[in-house]
Amino acid sequence: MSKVLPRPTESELAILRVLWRSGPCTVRQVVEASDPGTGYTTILKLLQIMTEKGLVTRNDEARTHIFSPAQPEESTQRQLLDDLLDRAFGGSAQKLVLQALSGRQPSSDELAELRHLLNSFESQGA
Amino acid sequence: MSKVLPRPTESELAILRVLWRSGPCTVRQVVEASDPGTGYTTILKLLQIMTEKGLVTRNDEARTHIFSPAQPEESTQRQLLDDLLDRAFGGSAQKLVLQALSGRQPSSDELAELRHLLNSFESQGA
DNA sequence: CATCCTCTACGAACTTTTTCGTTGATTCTA
DNA sequence: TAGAATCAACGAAAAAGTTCGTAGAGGATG
Repeated sequence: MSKVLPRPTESELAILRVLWRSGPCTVRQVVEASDPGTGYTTILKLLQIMTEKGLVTRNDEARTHIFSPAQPEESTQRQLLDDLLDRAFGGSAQKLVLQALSGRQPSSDELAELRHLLNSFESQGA
Repeated sequence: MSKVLPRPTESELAILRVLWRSGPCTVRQVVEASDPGTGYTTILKLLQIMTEKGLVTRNDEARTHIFSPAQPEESTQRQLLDDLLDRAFGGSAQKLVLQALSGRQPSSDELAELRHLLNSFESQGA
């Protein structure tokens, strides 16, 4: 059983995004991939906190530690989405999706993908 | 020209949700509609801050002030969604929508609504 | 081996957000 | 009209999140 992780803060999410994109990283690698102007110890500290929270795992066999995301990107996206759904959309996924789509222009590939998804719902749901 | 409002914090959003649901409210009405255990002055203070930020407007003609949301619910939902899109989904609305739909079972009414939206996109987009 | 560089750890300063006690004014009520 | 209830304002404490300086350990280099 995987325990429930806390919702990452804004800075923590920025770091997770680096780790998802680049794979396991040293502190320095995260610093280099992050917004320039962010100090080394700042990011180190965040990674320490994130390790305590369980948001990342740390391999400290070597002197230079290596950090990995504890959860796949999709899980965290899902978590943040569910959270926003509750806090801002009263739990209505429908409203959220309509908001997300309205005013944008999906490509025809994307439209096809969405149609496919809707079809699978239709065949599933009696 | 409407100026750009800051993103509401978590507590601020909770208050906005009350105002959207109930319409213009006094402080006491917000307190009663809020999570029990939240003190009166806490909510008053938040409403004062929100007034400064422009998130709500205040009618202070009477002694008991009346607060209204400065923006419609949809605008704020859109803002928060765009924000999450940037911070967690790399700007891909498609990914976000797929995440929001996958693992849920929209009703057939909802499916129809989504299909309708997709159709309108299809006819619009070349 | 002495010096320099890199790394982690720690703690403190600082910022933002949340909570609430106190005050003084206004309104209500007996 | 005196006392009680209600209200907005204010400030400060508390909590959460962010940033960074400093210190000390471990390696690399001359």
